[in-house]
Amino acid sequence: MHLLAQEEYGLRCLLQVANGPSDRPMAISDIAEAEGLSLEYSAKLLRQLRIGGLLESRRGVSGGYWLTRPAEEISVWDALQVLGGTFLSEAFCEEHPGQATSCLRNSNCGIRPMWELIESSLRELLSNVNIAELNNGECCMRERLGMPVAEDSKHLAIAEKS
Amino acid sequence: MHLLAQEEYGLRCLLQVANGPSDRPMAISDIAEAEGLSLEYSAKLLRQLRIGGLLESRRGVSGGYWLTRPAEEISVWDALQVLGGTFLSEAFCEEHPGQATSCLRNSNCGIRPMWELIESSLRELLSNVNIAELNNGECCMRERLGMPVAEDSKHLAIAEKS
DNA sequence: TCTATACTTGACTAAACAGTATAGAATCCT
DNA sequence: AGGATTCTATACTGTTTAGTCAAGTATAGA
Repeated sequence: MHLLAQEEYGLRCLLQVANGPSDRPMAISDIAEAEGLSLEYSAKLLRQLRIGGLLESRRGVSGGYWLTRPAEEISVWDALQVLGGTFLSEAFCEEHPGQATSCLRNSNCGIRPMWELIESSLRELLSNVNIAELNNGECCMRERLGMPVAEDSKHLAIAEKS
Repeated sequence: MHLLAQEEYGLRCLLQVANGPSDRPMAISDIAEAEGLSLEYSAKLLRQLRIGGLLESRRGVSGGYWLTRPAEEISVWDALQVLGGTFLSEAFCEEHPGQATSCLRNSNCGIRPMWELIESSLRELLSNVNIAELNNGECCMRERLGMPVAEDSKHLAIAEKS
């Protein structure tokens, strides 16, 4: 139950495109530089986002990437579906039979409802955050998400220790 | 953002121990058989749960595993901490600097609050479910979690298609 | 058409996860 | 003490993820 690197970095690349110029494509090199990633890795992630239908691209001089629809209409859920697949695959039970031919818990599994609840909670939460909002900065996002804004952030707390 | 196999299977092994006889240890072979897992894999997962402090064990004839505290006092969050680590590591930002020496978003990251919200939502939800409940079966858990009980379960919906 | 630019594709290496195999050590019973 | 039982510890193989590399192709402009 880890956040994948490509979910983090892929989302960051997508945010760069969303935040880029609206009249022309944004080049991979600019995106990579802005996020401190290698050009090659950014290219890989951007390609994945293109294949997933969130971006379009053009090659050649003044080529680059742009969004297929307005940033306000792309949810974080959409992005993570493309970048990391689902938390709980539809075939999860079929994929975890252990050594049996089908999962022995199939008929009465107390765990399954819990995974499903998590999945639906994540969907609920992330479907309602769009990538335009994420570009508005940390304080805006904290406020938007109903989180405490100042000292008690986990990150700041760590920084204070040192 | 996947559920790890060891989180699913490890939790299942833990549930078997919780559901086992209270007057004597439960053998790996019984646990493995009950969940349809290989003895070796079960042993690996149970060992991890022991090292994580949720189980104790004894070797030899009539040896096996037992809980270190009552099942009602072991939350799913506790189990997943041992089995899968955290969703969002405390060092997450430090671990994702890309090619830079430290993450370029460090001072103002719109994404971080969102990951933190997910982490705390998961903790909130999973800390309040204990492993004794999970052994009460699917219908009980659905009711317990405020989920629809019958036809509109994802799993049943899939089954009905075929 | 030639060329520089910038994305595309597939292959490749290293690390983490999934699951298996095996020799070893502790416990109980006789 | 001896031996069967059952957990322990480490190593090993295959698959997925992380990230890099290099050769190729499309585009714009001269």
